[in-house]
Amino acid sequence: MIMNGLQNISEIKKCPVQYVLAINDTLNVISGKWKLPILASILYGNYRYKDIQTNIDKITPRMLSKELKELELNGVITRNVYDSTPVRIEYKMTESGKNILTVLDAMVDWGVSHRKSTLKHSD
Amino acid sequence: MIMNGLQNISEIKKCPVQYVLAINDTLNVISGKWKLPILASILYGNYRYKDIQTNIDKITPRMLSKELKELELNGVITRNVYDSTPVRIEYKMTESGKNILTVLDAMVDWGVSHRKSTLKHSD
DNA sequence: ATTTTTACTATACAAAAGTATATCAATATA
DNA sequence: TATATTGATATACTTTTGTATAGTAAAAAT
Repeated sequence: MIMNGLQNISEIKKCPVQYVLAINDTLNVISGKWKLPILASILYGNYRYKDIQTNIDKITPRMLSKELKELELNGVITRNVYDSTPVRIEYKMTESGKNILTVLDAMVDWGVSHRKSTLKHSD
Repeated sequence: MIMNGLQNISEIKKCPVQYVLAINDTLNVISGKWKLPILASILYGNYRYKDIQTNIDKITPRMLSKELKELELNGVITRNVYDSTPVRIEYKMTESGKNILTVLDAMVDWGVSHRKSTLKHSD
């Protein structure tokens, strides 16, 4: 952990390169317009291309393909081809992918309390 | 919290709009090329425009100004004008802003364990 | 035999994000 | 008086990200 109730700046000075890389990895997985909707959709139970596309609805096939490929490449989801007839393709979260929910939890917590603290009624 | 050791999908189905908004707020604060370097620099103790610019070094004044304005607008930092001579301007984290470290902690944790689980040596 | 569904790809384009470079006004320093 | 420093802004440009729209191949349904 970086922070555990830090009192002065000296405690924060140590930020190994590994941490920076880790943060960037995480950011890559969740940033962009469609990453979270896609992950949410798969977590929700939409495993097939068409299901995800229908569920998100404003996404273009180009974007969906692009993002699915990237998420697969990053080890967050898997693409499984079932050799049934007709051929079925299912995208599913990896075990590691599922754990991204812990990050989303932290984001929800901060976002909610930040909204409270700033009391912004105008967005 | 969204997730507390969920076993089946039904547990995840409830995701209030508030949470989505909160996540987007959080993403806005940390995404983009320069947000985290700037926040890190301020947390590290660089409060003045020039200090931050020198510390980050490849950032252009246009980007630094733009991002500082946005971070201020989002209630993450404050811009304080000290009427000394010469006039001194200092950017500092708000209390709420400092708490973003909890999100970064979660991101580091996930990123590190995800790297371990995928063992990617090729980036 | 024709249409529909699934799972995409291709091409062109628009918008957003970021870069490069020059400039500025106020004050301080040599 | 000339130069440097601080805290920026202005303009033009490139790159990245996302949109719009059409098309495709393989199989299934009508």
